[in-house]
Amino acid sequence: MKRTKELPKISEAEWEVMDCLWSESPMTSQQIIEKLEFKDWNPKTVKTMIFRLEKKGALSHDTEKREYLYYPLVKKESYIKQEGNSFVKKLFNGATAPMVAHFIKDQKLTKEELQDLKKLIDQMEGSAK
Amino acid sequence: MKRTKELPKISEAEWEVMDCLWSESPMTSQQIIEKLEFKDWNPKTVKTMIFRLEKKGALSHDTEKREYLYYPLVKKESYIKQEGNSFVKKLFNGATAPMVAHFIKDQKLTKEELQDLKKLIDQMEGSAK
DNA sequence: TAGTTTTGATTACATCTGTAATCCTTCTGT
DNA sequence: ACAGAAGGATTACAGATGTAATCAAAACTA
Repeated sequence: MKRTKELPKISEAEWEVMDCLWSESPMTSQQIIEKLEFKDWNPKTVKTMIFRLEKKGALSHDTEKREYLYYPLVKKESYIKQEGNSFVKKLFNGATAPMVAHFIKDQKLTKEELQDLKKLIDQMEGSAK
Repeated sequence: MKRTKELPKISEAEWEVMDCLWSESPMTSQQIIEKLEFKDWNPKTVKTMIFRLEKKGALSHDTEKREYLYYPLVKKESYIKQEGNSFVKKLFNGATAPMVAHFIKDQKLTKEELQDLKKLIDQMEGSAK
């Protein structure tokens, strides 16, 4: 059964660390730091994020060597669901259709993407109310 | 020219106040407080939000009577654009198509909405690359 | 082996947020 | 005219967040 075990709150900065681990794990703190080089963060800052994330149960580690190997305990999927919902709720009063329309009108999709979306919609129409 | 004048950062709680004013303005603080009754906030709390929002330039007021008449200085549209972008960036690496697909697959759209979206896509295909 | 470096653990501190309380003026009712 | 209410301005305070610095223990190095 789809248990919605309270997801730990992840701040923006913490998110960057999680995103690293979601794209590849396990990783050492050093690897995470390198992967986040583009953020121009002090390594200590990244360590703090790791520490807080572990404390709130978003990630954990294996202790084989002195260097820990970190890995995520929560799935990115869950956050996409959660944040997607609150996004629609906040900006479109919970109405998904206008929200989707907004992005379609945003001129950022190519002809091909638009066609693929149409195909997807066709498929969905079967199971829709 | 579409000047993107730095939008003031609006917190979640402050957003509720702005959302009131976006749906109807001008309003007195009293009216805002009543409209936010469902939030169960102390009136003082709402006043603080108004104060902070005014300080950061998100709203202003007319001083006809002792009671001020508040109105927004920034448009909700701007925030929809801004938050929409950061949402896509954060959760879908900036790729709009997968994001739209996610919501279409979310089973929350009715047959009619799906059809309308298809029509919209047809229209957009003309100007798309 | 003693000093230095590295890694994780803990502590620090300013700002932002949520959530009010307090202060200072005007109205308002008596 | 005066006491209390109502409205805005300012202040308060704890927890979250960004951004590190410091501390302690293990590992490496001269």
